[in-house]
Amino acid sequence: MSPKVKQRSALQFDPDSLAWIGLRLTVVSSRYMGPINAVLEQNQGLSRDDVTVAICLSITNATSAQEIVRYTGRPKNSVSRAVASLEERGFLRRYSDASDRRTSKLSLTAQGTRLFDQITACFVQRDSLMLRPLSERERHEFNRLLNKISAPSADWPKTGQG
Amino acid sequence: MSPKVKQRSALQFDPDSLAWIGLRLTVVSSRYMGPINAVLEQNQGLSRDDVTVAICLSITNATSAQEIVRYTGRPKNSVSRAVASLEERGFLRRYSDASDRRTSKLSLTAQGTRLFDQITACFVQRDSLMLRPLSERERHEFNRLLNKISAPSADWPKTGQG
DNA sequence: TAAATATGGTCCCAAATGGGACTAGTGGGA
DNA sequence: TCCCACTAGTCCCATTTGGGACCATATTTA
Repeated sequence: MSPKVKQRSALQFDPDSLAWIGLRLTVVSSRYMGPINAVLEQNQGLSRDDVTVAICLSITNATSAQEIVRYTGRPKNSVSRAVASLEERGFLRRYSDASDRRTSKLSLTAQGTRLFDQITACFVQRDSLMLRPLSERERHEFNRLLNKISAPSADWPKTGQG
Repeated sequence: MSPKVKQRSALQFDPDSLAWIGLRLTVVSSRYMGPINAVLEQNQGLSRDDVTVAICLSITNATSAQEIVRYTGRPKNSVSRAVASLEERGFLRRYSDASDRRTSKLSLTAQGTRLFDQITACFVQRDSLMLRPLSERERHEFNRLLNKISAPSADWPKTGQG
């Protein structure tokens, strides 16, 4: 009917209500990430997990596939695949760990670091888009509250009612 | 090394920094949604898109598959599949639209509404977990800022640098 | 030190996913 | 009225995904 709907989301409830807050968060998240994944797939041939692994090795202190699994919650075979794919293309190297021969120490190569810089640029651009509607003060408040939510989220139960 | 790491996320930067804010949002979102999808899959045999469609028909004014596509950003074949699967199990009905015979008007059956109530219960439970670390005041502030971010997110560009 | 158990990582394969071709139907000219 | 361009929805099928079996190594127990 309406040629250009202004009220795009048109949710049928009061905007001050906390209802569906998690769902709304998820919608924002997928609108945020979708294009990042698309563009990195397109331009660099990186899968979602390739990106995850590259970031995880750069901004956390993870040094093994297993640690990446724990940090990111991705399945271990997906992480394994991503590590193999990044290695194959020269973005990371595996060093066998003398103290535990089951595992490999992972680290990005110089090329991998450059890749990470490009990944970072995508996120930075997207962050600025996301934060645009907020004042400087609001940005920091949102960040603070997000961190407060985020910190315990690793321990949220993995099951619930259904 | 450490048997039970307390500082789970261990990001290597200042927590007041806005850096990686979108990524952190995404991590929260996936920790939020993961178990919801798992439990609804397990207990009700619902796919991610089945859930999306049931919610969309309940809390937006979407009445056709195409509208669901626009609201949710999911690919149209996935929506089509979910609609078929919900119909097959008696959760929704298709009414042919006399004014446009390409499309069907969709609506949940009574059974579909009961299903939606169960879906809602999952989300409510998960919301309360998510909001637990915030005071009442902070919850409303977070909600307000999230809405401020969320409103323009439908118009975020679908491409970017890479 | 020989089981028994646990853990890191890879592989196999069934299932989910989504791009794009395709069908059916609509609407706007000339 | 007959095109022709466009839209809603479905189908096909190549690719991606992730659970779980599996192998090698570590660690615990007896």
